[in-house]
This record gives sequence, C-alpha cells and structure tokens, in this order.
Amino acid sequence: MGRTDIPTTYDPKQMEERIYQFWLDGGYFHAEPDPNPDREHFVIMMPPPNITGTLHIGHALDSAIQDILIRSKRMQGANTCWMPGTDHASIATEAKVVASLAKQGLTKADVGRDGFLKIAWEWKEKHGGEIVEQQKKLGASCDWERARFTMDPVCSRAVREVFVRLFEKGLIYRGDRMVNWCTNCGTSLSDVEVEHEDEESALWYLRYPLTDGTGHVTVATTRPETMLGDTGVAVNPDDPRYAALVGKTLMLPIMNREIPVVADEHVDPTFGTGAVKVTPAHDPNDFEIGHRHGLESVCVIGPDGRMTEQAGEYAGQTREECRRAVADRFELAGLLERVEKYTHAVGHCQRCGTLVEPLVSLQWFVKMEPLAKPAIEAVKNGNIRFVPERFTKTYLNWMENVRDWCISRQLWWGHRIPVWYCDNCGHMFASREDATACPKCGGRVEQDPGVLDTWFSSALWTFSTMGWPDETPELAAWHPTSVLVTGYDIIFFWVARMIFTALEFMGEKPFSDVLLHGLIRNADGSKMSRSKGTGVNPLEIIGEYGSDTLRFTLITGNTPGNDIRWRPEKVEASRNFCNKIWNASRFVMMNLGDFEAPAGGRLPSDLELTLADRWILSRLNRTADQITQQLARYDLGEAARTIYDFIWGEYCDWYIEIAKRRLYDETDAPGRRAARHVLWKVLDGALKLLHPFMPFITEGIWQHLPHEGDSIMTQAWPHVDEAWLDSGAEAEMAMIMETVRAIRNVRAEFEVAPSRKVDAIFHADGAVAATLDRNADVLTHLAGLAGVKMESAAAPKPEKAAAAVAPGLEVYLPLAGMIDIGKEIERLRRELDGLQAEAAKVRAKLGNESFVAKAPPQVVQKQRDRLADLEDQLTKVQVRVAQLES
RNA sequence: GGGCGAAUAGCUCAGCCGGGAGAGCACCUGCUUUACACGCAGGGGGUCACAGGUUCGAGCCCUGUUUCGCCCA
Repeated sequence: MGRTDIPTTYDPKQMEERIYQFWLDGGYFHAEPDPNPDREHFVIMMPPPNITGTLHIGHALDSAIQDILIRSKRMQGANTCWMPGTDHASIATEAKVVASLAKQGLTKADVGRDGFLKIAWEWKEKHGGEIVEQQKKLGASCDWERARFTMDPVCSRAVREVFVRLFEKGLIYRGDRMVNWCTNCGTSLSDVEVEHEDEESALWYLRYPLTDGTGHVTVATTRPETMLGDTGVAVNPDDPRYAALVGKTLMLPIMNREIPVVADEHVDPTFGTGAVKVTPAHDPNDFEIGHRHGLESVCVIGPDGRMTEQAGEYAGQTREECRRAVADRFELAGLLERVEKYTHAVGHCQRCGTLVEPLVSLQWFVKMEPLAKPAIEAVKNGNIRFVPERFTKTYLNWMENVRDWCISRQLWWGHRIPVWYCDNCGHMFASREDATACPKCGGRVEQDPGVLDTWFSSALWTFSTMGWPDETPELAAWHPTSVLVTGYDIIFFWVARMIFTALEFMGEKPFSDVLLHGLIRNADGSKMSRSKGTGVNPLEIIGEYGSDTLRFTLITGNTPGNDIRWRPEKVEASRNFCNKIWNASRFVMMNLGDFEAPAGGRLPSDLELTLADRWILSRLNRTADQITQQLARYDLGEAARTIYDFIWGEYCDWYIEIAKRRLYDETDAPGRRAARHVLWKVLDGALKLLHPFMPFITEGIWQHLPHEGDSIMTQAWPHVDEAWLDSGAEAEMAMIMETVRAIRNVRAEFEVAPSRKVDAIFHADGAVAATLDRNADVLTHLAGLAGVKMESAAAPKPEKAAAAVAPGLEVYLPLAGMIDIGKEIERLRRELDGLQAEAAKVRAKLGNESFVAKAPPQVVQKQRDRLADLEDQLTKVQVRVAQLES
C-alpha cells in the first residue's frame, strides 16, 4: 500500500487547497431547506465582512467558531446551512473610491453621481471578492451558492420595503436634529459610530458682561470657538449664586449679541462656575436647553469643519485656528479669567478618527421607542439568549436608553433613500418603485440625495438574504436562524438592530442565541492595529503553519466573550498537535496490514479485546459524549482541549504503545486483529470528533484510512455508544497506568538507562493481582521490564531492591549493584512525608464530626476510600523502611 | 458617575453543580525506545490579589478593598 513513504512531518500546503476544492466539487457545503419540521435545522448567517477589508485575525476567529458549529451540526444530522455574504460599507468604500479618484486628480464632483457609482461598482467587482477567497483558506464550509451582498437586488428590495413600511407607519421621520458630523467623511453618523476618547485639553473661563453694567458672569468651556454661536447662558434654578441673574441679559463679547440668562435644572452647579454658555447649534445638551427656552440656534461651524459666515471675522478659519484667536481676543480684552487643565472625552469618527462635530442638520431618523420595546422583551423573557449571559445586561442597558437612530448619510455609495420631493407642490413621499412624478399633482419629483446607514441594510440580514418579503422556502424552514456568532464590539451596531428589525418585520426573532467572542490582542495585551503594523496576518500564519493550526490556536485557551492574547508559542503548540496526529495516523496506516473497515464501522463481536482495548473504547465514547455536550454549550475551547487530551494523552501516549506488542507479534493473529480493529476504530472516531476543529488534516488522513463514504465531513457524528462505556475497565487501566508510572519513577530516580530491562516482583492479592497478571505483558512493555514475578502480598520482601507502592500493591525492582541502601531509605522517607501529609489532611477531614454528619455520603465515602489507600501505601513504605534499616 | 470583566505555577490561560489545585510554553534530569526530537520518559514550581462572612468544607457563593482593562454617560 505504499504507506511507509508518508513524510514524518505534516505539510499542510500539500493538502489544504486540494481538499477544499474536493469539498466544493462534492457540493458538501450546499444546503436546501428541508420542509420536514421534525428535523432540526441549524442555520448561521455569517456576519458579512466589509468589501473594502482584507481578512484579519478577528475574521479568522469568527469564521472558525461558526465553522466548528456548522460542521459538527452537519455531522449530527441537522439540516445545516451557513450563509455567507459581504457588506457594502458605505463610508469605507466611498472613501476608497474617492482616494482612487484623487490619485487621478479627480473629485466626486468631476465624475458625477452616476459616474461615481459606476466606478464604485467596478471597484466592488474587482476587490469585493478578495475577502471571500481568503475565507476559503480558513476552511469555511459556507454555502457559497447562497452568498449575498447587501446591495444585491434581493437585499436592496428588502431595504426599500422596510423603509417604506416604517415611513408609512410614522417610524421614520425627517427632522432638524443635532447629529454627529464627520467633517472628513462629509456625512452624518449614528451615535454608535462615534468613539469617545479622553483627551487632555483645557477649560477656559470666559467673562460675559451683564448688559446692565452690574458686572459679569463667568462661564467655563472646553471649546471657546463655539462662543461665537452662543445664544444664552444657563444656570441651575436652585443655585443661590445666580438666582438674582436669571432673566437678566448679557452682552456676548466679540459678537456683541444680547443673550439671556436662563434657569435650567439640567445644569450641573458643580461644574465650572455653575453657569454654562449655551450654543444650541453645536452641543447636544445646549440644543436641548435652547429648545426648552426658545433660544436661537446660530450655526458658526460648517460641515467642512470651518467657521461659517455667522462667525463674522473668523469665517473660513478652522476650529483650531478660531479657538486660539478667540482665546487671545478674550485675554486681550481682560475677559479671560483663567485657563485650567482639563481632561474630557472627545468624540471621534469610528471610521477615520476625525474629531466629530455635533451639528444641527436635516436628517432621517428611525423612531426607536416602539421598536425597542419588543426587542427588550424578547431578551428579557429568554426568547433570545446571549452567550455569555453577562452581555444581556449590556444589550438591555443600551436598548432601554436608546435614542432615535440617524440613518441618512451624505454619501453616494449605498441604498439611496427612497423618498421623493415634488418640485411643484412640495409633497414628500416614500416609494417602493423609483418615482417619476408626484402622485398628488403629477409634478416633477426629485429623490433624496442621501443614502442609508449601511447598518440599516445589515439589520435585515437574516431575512433579506432569504428573499423577504416573498414567502420563500428558506424563510419557512430556516428563519429564525440558530445562532449569531460575532464580536462583542458590535452588539449595538448590529445585533441589537437585527433583533428589533426582525421582530418588527418577521414577527419573530432573527436568531435564538447570540454567541459573542472577544478581540484578539497582541502578546502584551494591546489592540492589534493595521496602521501601526502590530496586527497578525492570518494568511501568513496559514502559509507557514496551515489553516488547521491557526483555527486550533484561536479556539483553545479561550472562553466565550473573553479577549485572547496572540502568542507565537501557542501556534507552535497547535502545529505540534497536528504533527502528532499526523504521525499517530502514519503509525496506524503502516500497521493496519490487510485490515479493511468493517461494514457500518461496527467492530466484529468475536474480537478478543484486552483491558486496554476496552479502556480506550470506553474513553473514546466518554470523550465523544463530553465533546458533544461542550459543543452544545458553546464551550469550544474546552471541547478542543478534550479532544487534544484524548488523542495525545490517551490514544498516543498509552494505547498505541500498548498496541505495539500485539501488532509486532506475528504469532498472535487474533491479538493483532483485535489491535488493528481498535486502533482503526478509535482513530476514526477521534478524527471525526476533531474534524470540526481541524477540517483539513482530518479529511486528509481519513481519506487514507479504510473508510466508507466520500468525505469525513458528511459522516455521522460519533455519538456516545453506552454499550462501550466500561467504568470497570477504566478503573483497572488507571491502576495499571499508575503502576507503570511508579516503576518509571523508580527507574528514573536510580538512573536506570531506558534501554536496560529490569526484573519486577509484584506483591498483591485478589483482584489487583489478577489484573496485574492479566496485563503482565503491558507492564513489561511500558515499564521496560525483563521478567515479571507475581507474589502474594504476604510474601517475604526482597532485600536489595528498590520499592514502589500503589494502592493495593507493592513492586520491587532488584536493581543489583545499583541500590545504595542509605539512599533508598532516604528516597522512601521522602515518599513517606508526602503520603503522610496527604493522609493527615484526609484524616482531619474525616475527624471532623460535622463533616461526616453533614457532607453527602458519597463524598465521605470517597474520603474514606482515599484514606484507606493512603494508609495502605503508608504502612507498606513504613514496613519497607523498617526492614531496610534493620 | 453607572455597568461589566480580569487578578490561579516564571509566562499565557483553563478550572462545570462548592468536596483530592490543572494545561501549554518555559525550566531541570535522562533518552537516536523501528509513528513523531514539531518527540519520549521522569521531575521541580502555586498564601488561587487582599480583608471579612456564609458553610462540615470556598479558587468557586456573599460583602468590602486594591490594581488593571473594557463599555456606557
């Protein structure tokens, strides 16, 4: 079978691309909705990556988690679909296209709206697929035939439908409101697209003289330039310092505008001087105050970030220039009382980092209150579950305090707002179809120039992708989807919005569970940043170590919702595990001989199974049970560790070593047959359990092992088979393993060369003796023994021999010429100390009357058994020491 | 200001329903044992941040404190 020429180190490059193509050719990723309502459906909508992006390590984690869930559910027999897609990312894409135009010396205005969109689509066609190709390298088993783009006709139609319905319901409105404005992107932003960062700045104390000449009021501000737009000063109505001033007017310096002092209970008397300047056009709080007191709104900062005509002589200056100029002017006039250092949070554009300017402008908003209510209820009543649970609080806190959502963007790339204005009669209407004339007067109409927030379309992702508003088989069978997997950083952006949108339009939740993962950080805990070059490129890791290694690294040592630090050592550990599996499989293949897979994978009933066989089969089934439960609980890290420990710590370290005896013994045909069956069966099962985590290597190996079927990914999941669970075998095997370890320990302490075989004399009775006797060959093989002698526990103890004890047995190694009695006594004394310390603890516990009285009987019994074991070993060692001393 | 998380071996992290402190890496000692040195065997290393409390029993539950990180206002 030419299996011996397999290389001794695993090379993923040889396999991964070929295997992925094999899966694609087999159509294994594709799913059709199963109308059978009794069959479990398991559907995941992939969070659509941004078309401007390239794959980063966070995508890799997100994909790995989803693929593990999808692959395991598929093997478990569910009607499984993982639907991928990409997101048009209005702001980011537009910025990319603008930048590419700029390289040719062009601006948006030069090419015009239609020309710009044409170029943007070309850009999308050229680059939008890159990230998809990169996802394939991760092994993602998505149904690519169902891939969607947020601006696909089917999704765009859903966007319009949703908009029009909300509009008609009065839940979308247009208004002059304070919005977050990015002067660099040239558009409004929603609240969640603003990131607040603490910045060291200053607090300027400015004096505004009273018009009646009786003095002045001092206000403190972080933004002196906005004073040009001040239309009032507010104080707290309960502040005695200012009670007499309310109703008086001030003369706004520079602008020479008379502004009133108003009383507003939202003013914090402890901040600054307790009197605040009010700039309704440039501060959200001031906007509210201005509104309450009928103050004028004077806009002094324009959408370009420069001072407007309203700023008088400062028109055209930047905010920073104007700030200095105004401060100087106050100082010169003797109106600058003082300047204090001050640290405060400043808003920045999430996309470009530019300082966000609060501006009053005419924008479209979604009225959130009626939509938030059911979205709160759905999570509170457990209909939608967050994993880990603590994020429920984050979500509810946000949803309960949510403000109306600004959805219009002053951009060209995206879903254009489906609202038309009549030039003739001024009628404003939303329409599903492009409108050409006013439905009221037949006049010429013009469409709103803005586009919608990208998240408005992603909010529909679970159902727009399945053909809504049509009643499709996909929607019938697959909605609500099963679980949404994403980072905790987009709970507000996306998760929350999907929830209220689906509840409103589908009348049901978009998904049952929300599985949140953390961020991947640098080894020092800092955030990865592409601009600083501190990010890890997953494609480089895949190139060097393979996709399986990357996936396993991301999954292990991690619990849901927690950030992960990226460390190269972890990658090596995963790579080593791949290599371990590879070599264990090589060993099995080289030793299977003419073995053929039994029908249905069932072991023949006439196999002569040894203790080790029954043990490893029991362990395999127990492991399968554990992993199944861990996956169901989304404990992917634990599940990965479970399969790692089983394969490496049990199958490789013990079972394969034990099996070698029978495999190499040509005279023992039945033994060899049994060993081959069990070796194969357990490897086959372990590969299947590992497959969701490491899809490539498991498929590659499985294809070379005797098997039925086309691909491991479509094989039945190894569910626990109770018939193979064998606690007795596990206990007996534990005793054998402990005995082997005890002998190895003694050998190491006496520096017996590994190649040197030594005799062993066991002293034991009853069941222990019988088990030792039956497994003498295993002990011989694993502990490097020459001959084994079984004697009664009461037999005279050999003189010049090193001793070791385990519960119920002693073992003597007559290491002629190597034993220094003095040293041996010393060694045994040290062992005694350890045993005694342990025994003392247990005795203390059992000596406590309330423990015995109140603890559950099994717990007490366990301690009693343990003490008995310890005391048995203690006396044996004591007797031995006494004997050697005499 | 409010909320959340973290604090366990030198490092990075697990630790379920409260019941004998674990892994990987690093470290020490051996080893060309015909699957694997990306390996094998053996070993050392912990006041579970601190202080109280509940309990027969606390890394785990409760209260408070400290340090670090994140989110919200």
